[in-house]
Amino acid sequence: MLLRMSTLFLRTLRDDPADAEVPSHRLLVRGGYIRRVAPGIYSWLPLGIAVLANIEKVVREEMASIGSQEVHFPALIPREIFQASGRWADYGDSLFRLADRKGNDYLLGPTHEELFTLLVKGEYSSYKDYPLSLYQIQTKYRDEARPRAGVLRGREFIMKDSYSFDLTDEGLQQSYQAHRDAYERIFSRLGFDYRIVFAVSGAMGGSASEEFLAPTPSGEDTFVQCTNCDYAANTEAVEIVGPPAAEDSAGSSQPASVVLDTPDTPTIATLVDCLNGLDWAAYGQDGRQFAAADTLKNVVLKTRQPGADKWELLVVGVPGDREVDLKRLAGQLEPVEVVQADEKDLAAEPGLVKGYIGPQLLAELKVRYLVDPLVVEGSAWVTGANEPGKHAAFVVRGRDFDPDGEIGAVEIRDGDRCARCGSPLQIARGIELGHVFQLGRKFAEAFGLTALGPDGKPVTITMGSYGVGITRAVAALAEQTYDEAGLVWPRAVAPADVQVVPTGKDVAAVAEAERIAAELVSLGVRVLLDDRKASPGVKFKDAELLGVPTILVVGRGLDDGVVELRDRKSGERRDVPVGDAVSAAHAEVTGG
RNA sequence: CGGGGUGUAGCGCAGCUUGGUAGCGCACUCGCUUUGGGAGCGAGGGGCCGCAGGUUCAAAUCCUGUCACCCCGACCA
Repeated sequence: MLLRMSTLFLRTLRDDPADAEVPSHRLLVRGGYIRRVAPGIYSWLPLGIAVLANIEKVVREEMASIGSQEVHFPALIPREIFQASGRWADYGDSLFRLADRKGNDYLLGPTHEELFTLLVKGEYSSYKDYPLSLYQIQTKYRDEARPRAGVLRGREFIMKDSYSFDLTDEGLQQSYQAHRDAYERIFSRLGFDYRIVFAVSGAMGGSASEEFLAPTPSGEDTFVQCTNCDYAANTEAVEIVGPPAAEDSAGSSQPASVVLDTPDTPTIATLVDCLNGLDWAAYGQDGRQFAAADTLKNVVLKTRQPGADKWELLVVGVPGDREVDLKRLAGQLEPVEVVQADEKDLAAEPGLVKGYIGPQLLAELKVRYLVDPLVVEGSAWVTGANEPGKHAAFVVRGRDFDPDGEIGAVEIRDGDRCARCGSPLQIARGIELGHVFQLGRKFAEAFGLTALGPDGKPVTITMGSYGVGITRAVAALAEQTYDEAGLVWPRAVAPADVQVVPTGKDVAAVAEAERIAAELVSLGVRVLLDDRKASPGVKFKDAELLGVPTILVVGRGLDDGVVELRDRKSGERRDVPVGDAVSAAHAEVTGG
């Protein structure tokens, strides 16, 4: 393959686009890979298409290697299909909806579980047909509340999604493992630095669920890794351990709880200041100093059962130096919805005094109360006294209040302790490249996907669901590999193997570059030839911006019978005799 | 949904305070020179100044409304 820059549909930009913040967005636009059309919607230009095609090729090969077969569904889907699964309503504003000329409702598919399931249901009916794995590479549409970072979170994006269909749980395990292995090969081949982390299983329920994350500061997902063992998890799914339970779990060594006047202390910071101004001698704790971590903060939320109209209040108790992580809570409460309660909700329950809520009364008020595991049995706290301007001290869990249960609610911090081995966890950001999870039978049950077993009885199929963000992978790779000068593609995805750059006005250089390019092409090397009439500076800058892994400069060295071979990633340059140029470049490409 | 910001040529920006022929850099076209780190000189093409209404002899500029887009936050009790 020979691409000539003189005719390539490409215009590089000298300035960063004003709306681009993250490096991948900036560089993909500057390098002429993508152009913005609307928020979260991008056009792909020839170089971008080349990168996409390379990624898809790797994905197809690895899907084939586990026996998954490619299909292709429409993006335009009639409403009835999504209504059957309940997602016409559940998806809410994230769904692109439209109507045809007759007024029938359609949607642009945000994902294709329904169509996969229905297709299989329509074709297969015997246990002899299974197991089965199907996949597609398809454009998805999600009307994101806030698209960002170019192609990292778009409203239109390409995704490889696949599903496994098995008769048994063991079969699902095997299908899941096969996909997981295939994903490891895919991301390794593409040149990613990635981590596999535990994840929440998402809207469809199900059990085992793991994400493939590319660690990078621009990532939208936060995950933790244990500094000691191999535990890693998305913060939405992470489990941490609290301090060991107090030996005195009845709290008998603590002073009896006492209500204090703490005027104008609606926030934790003002409360701590106030506490430290009080005299604690009377309680046998002379000179006692308090910190935010000694207070118990009670956050009012509300939950709603799926399909229900009514919201119910839920109060969650966490140490005062911690924030509540709503996403993490939502992951555990799934499919129950959870959101923060507003002023109106609080007003509806007069027992809850904003800013001074304590757990002592909650049982009486019949408000459900859960605490984070950091609030251990027997621990003593300063918390609200359920009266304006008053707090209570020495409030002991197990003595003065009993929560209805525990739930991991706090925002995870660097240094929190691993639930497996107790070692400190490290926190980092990453981009979700892929997700594998065991869907189970919920979906098949909803659509009646069964197979007739050998005994003549129907068996409900169990499914696995697996996704790879193709367009996102382009941006994620750019994020992980770029440098000051521009993009630096790993070989497997680069739009070309070698960029041949003739410089100078000497026609001999151009002729020599043409010859070398032609010979490389004949060896199967993909060559980008900069045959433009531009100055050397322009050509060098563009070559570095575009990120082709090997750059071959044919110019002034020709007088001495050499050309210059540059490695884009390391910046290493070396002269090679003209006669060896082709073999040297070829060796770079093949890794020889 | 809340907060902040921006809409002027394909891209990046100035002009707006104090109304008076719409500008600069890059990119693009032509000519000459130049060719190892985003060349120089000269001559050009390209604009609904987001949209609508108002004030005015006159609006990119002032007023009102509206739309779009970008960034941050979707929690601090």
